[in-house]
Amino acid sequence: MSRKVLLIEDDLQMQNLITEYLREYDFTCNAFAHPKDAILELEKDSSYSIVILDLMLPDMDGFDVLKKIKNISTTPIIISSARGDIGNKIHGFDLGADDYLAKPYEPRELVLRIEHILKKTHDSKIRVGEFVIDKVNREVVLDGYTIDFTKIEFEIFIFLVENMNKISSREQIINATSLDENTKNRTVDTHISNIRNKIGDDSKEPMFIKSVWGIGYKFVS
Amino acid sequence: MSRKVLLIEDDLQMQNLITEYLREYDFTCNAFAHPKDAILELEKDSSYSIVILDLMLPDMDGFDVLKKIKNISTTPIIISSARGDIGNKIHGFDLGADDYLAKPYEPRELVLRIEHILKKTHDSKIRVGEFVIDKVNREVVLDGYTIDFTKIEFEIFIFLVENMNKISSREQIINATSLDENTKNRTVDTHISNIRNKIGDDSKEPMFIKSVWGIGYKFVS
DNA sequence: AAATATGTCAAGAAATTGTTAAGAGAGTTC
DNA sequence: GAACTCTCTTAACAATTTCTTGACATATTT
Repeated sequence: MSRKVLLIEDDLQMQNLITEYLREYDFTCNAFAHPKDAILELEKDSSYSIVILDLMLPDMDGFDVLKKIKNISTTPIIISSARGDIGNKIHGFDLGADDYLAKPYEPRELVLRIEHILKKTHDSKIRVGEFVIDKVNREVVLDGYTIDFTKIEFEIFIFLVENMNKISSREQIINATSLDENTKNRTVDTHISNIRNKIGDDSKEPMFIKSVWGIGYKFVS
Repeated sequence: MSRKVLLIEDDLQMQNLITEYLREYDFTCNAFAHPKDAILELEKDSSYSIVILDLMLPDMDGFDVLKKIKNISTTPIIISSARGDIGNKIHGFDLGADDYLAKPYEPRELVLRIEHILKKTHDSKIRVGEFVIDKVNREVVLDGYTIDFTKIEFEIFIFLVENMNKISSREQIINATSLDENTKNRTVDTHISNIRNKIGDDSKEPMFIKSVWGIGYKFVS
């Protein structure tokens, strides 16, 4: 699942704080002070997994922004706002936000709510080359066909994909997956062989998983 | 619909504050400092529309209280907790709460979240594939026949449906339902087997609840 | 060519799941 | 309160799937 956050927040200090924090939790965060810019960005790049929208904004009224965003994308939205404002007019999530947070809030809470929404959200698919990978649902699709990986095959495949173009040693693969640490290195080869079979990769002329002689394997883009 | 709130909160000042505030918004609020008393009350009076549970509690561990409440009633639950605690173990709402709030929070925010949950709970009947599910009345209808689920079977079924196409581990299922936390994983399998029988799902070729080997189960649309 | 590394197969080991049935516990009925 | 019913839990067994390994073939390096 991609973990891209679009942050709309005019307080630059806050922007940095949140961006940094989200980065620790493996999110890529692009921040915008002006909603207009954010909306442009969202139109260009539809791969964001979530939008965090601060309601105290200069350019437009916050609710208009919310509506606008909902108009151009289906990305889930979390609203944040100054604590005092809440009493005023927020009709909760009725306007289409998926959740909201009153400032000041703990960054940790933001992460929790993001994770919660992402979990609920269906779209956790990413494209890698010719593959469509849904890490959450453990599904890999190639040319329209779902590949029936076993647990460990899936884990190895994901590990290689996540380290695309980098060489992974057999030891690294064993450690990174739920393979027992005592597992023989050669077992990895067997798994690789099976994976190659399932994705239609010819070991003599592999297009996806290449062997690096004496070192390990790598998934090439 | 009645607007009765059961508040479990040991800080008496907080109790009063919230009770008063909720009264302004037309809620009747009964507050208890000790979860045991609250549970007794909930057993006596099943007309509460929502439970607010503060996790910092003297008598029992908060999560046990949560489980207990889920065991004796179907009332939605909002968890509140000290801000610092959030980072610790709350995995958001996976534990079966419908929402949560970090202290200190604005009473107005509490009201918003209550209203939001009440609205969601209100329109009860939903269609999922060939099923018609009435969460409020705990009824599942398939092809015109009402399926006679037991309490836990129903909870597991609902949980899987609400996480449609996503894999749920046995642990998650145990946590999200009123199953005791010490329940063995294999017990879940037995329940799944029984559920499959009742909905006419063949475990070898399941149309609804698929097993994900080594991971868990998922309801497929 | 010798030494080392990788590809693959198939057998057996190990782990996971499906299912049944027995027992515990709670609640009901008589 | 005894008998009964219902639900939940668990162990046990069977069926199934997956994982591991050694063996042998093939490939690469020196």
